[in-house]
Amino acid sequence: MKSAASAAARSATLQSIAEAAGVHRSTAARALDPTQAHRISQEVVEKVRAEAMRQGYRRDAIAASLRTGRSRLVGVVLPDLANPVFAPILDGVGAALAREGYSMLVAEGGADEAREIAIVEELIARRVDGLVLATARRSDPVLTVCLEASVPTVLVNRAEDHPRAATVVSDDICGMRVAVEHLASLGHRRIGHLAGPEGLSTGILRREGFEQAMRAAGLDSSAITVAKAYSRAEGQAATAALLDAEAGLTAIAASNDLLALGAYLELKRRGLSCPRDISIVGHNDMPLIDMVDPPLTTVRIAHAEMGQAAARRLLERLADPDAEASVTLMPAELIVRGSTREAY
Amino acid sequence: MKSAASAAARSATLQSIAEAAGVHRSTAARALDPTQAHRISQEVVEKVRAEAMRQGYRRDAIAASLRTGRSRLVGVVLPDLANPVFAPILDGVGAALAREGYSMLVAEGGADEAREIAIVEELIARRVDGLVLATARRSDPVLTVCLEASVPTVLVNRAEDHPRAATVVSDDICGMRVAVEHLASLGHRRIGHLAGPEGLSTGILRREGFEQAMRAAGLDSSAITVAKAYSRAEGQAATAALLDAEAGLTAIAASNDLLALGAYLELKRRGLSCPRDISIVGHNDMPLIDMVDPPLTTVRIAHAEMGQAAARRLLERLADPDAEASVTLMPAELIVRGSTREAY
DNA sequence: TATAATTGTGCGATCGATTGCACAAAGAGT
DNA sequence: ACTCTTTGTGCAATCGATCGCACAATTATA
Repeated sequence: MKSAASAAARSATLQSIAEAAGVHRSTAARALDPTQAHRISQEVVEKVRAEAMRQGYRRDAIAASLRTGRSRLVGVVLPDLANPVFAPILDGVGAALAREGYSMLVAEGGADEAREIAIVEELIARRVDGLVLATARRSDPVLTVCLEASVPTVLVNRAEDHPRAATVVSDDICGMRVAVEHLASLGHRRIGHLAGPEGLSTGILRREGFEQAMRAAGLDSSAITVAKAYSRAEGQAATAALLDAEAGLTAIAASNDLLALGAYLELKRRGLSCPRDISIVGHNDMPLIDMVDPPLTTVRIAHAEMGQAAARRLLERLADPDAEASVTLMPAELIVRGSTREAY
Repeated sequence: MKSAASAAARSATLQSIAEAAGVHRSTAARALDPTQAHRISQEVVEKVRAEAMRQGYRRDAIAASLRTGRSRLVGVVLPDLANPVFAPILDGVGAALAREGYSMLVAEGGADEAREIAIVEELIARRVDGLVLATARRSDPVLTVCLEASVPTVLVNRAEDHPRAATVVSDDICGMRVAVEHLASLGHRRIGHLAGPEGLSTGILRREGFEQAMRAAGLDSSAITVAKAYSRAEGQAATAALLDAEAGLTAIAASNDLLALGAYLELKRRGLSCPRDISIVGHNDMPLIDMVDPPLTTVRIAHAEMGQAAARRLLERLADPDAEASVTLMPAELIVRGSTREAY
């Protein structure tokens, strides 16, 4: 009677359990709910549980959500899964949420703002309890949509200029400062900066960190080119522009590891060597970056922990809707490898 | 009246739209459904749409799911987000699903089989319309759970020995054969193999491809060690074992790029050089692997396309529940870089 | 002009779990 | 013996959208 068994499994409902156990469905519901079971006699609880087991009952989360108004679903919007920093973030978010019985609805935004809004609308229509956005621009209309729909939202990895929501980011200014101090301590005086996109907090803040640290070291901080996106190709283009504009650079501080890799490519193209001719420091410490040639000195960001922190922040908001929207800074740590050496 | 507007937005329901427009809620529903709107007079349709707009109405997907029995949700289970091959797969799945209005519920399985079953049970309880599993073992109890619950399921990247579900994988045997032929054509005669875990189809099939190609080339195919997992550390350990057991190897064909990187580490540790002393070929062509030192010759698998194909296969199943469970092989392509050279 | 087909809308049941309220039975306190 | 709790269950409304069915009004056909 296999088909009968599986047919039963497909349609096993609280009602069918209750009938089989000879109780009302509300009683069955309470017997199966660990937080309510104590209100029901031991005897009935066991009968119901046994029957549920026998019929292969699985609570219908959809029906429960409709009734309770909470879906235990969190939407996560990423800019770009191809960028290796987002996988660990997603991982961290998922791990922290899973511990509390929440599941992740994952969507990729892409560059298009309108599309991101459509995605968020879709997630809201699916009645997510909260949102994690890794896509924030410095002033983001997408967040406005979330706020107006009063969906608890946490930004991760990228922040707005003026925080309107809870935010978990790395300490970008400090991270870049440490990178520059490292170069300065190796004797570099003419240091260039590959800045990230101006529309992103990471681009602006790391640039800010660069300028602060250069000034503090008494160095000229004007050798900057801005990359249009965090990619190798843009990094290579920006490096070419930087080297053309500024003669005599001995080091480059990149806003991002991919930009640093683009710099590698451009140096190779010009027959220059890293670190012999030019030292390079990246940012993010993304997976495998320790295996490139030369191994990249970079600023490590604990992406998985950042994701976890973001998820926890969101869970706090869900537990206490009045919790205020604080900005959490994750520490950034310099990892010295082979792409930096003393200035000649 | 901003708060009033947002309060209205929060509670805007078909009922409230219908009342404001002076029609029955079923009429409002039809007016808002593009496939039904033609049954309603133009005049009413516009009145309802305007009112929906004004109140910021968003259809409640939860309620719709409960009624229709379809959630337009697909569960995706990955073994390990930290492994860079899975991000592109996820990306591909998401892109193909989004085009059809489906969303992804993403969960990470980890090594633990019991945990994976729990995850799948959770996804089923959330009434996903289908599942994509990237975690398949060669005979997987997790799939049994899916099948018994009669949830349409597609395996991706990893297959079972005897297919019980639609499957989309790369042509592992052929891919490894091409890799070995490349080495043989460079004059290598003593070639070792770093095999992947025996519990995974990729491990077994690529090993099979290795043995086939070696035999076809008239070479001894016995120099094989098996890695316990696809990781650098296991790759290094396996390489050490391989080199200890087999003297005189001039090339290694690894079942996976991470294993190949482990081999890099072990060679370095022993003061050997790749490709001067030993040529190495990997498998997957994962992101950044072209930037390592030396750039890894490897077998490219179009992971994003594989993900898309898997999603399409699933969508077919959802459209036609009787569609049969075929196995789709994605082509694998050799990418020659700097880690292989002619045997001395 | 009577009948048939078509069009536009309303009614109400339904999906399955949750939960406030009611109430009976059993036990506790005086 | 009599009220006061406590304990265990049942009842029925509810969440919001969907859809088969019914029916009135309009238009087409004979």
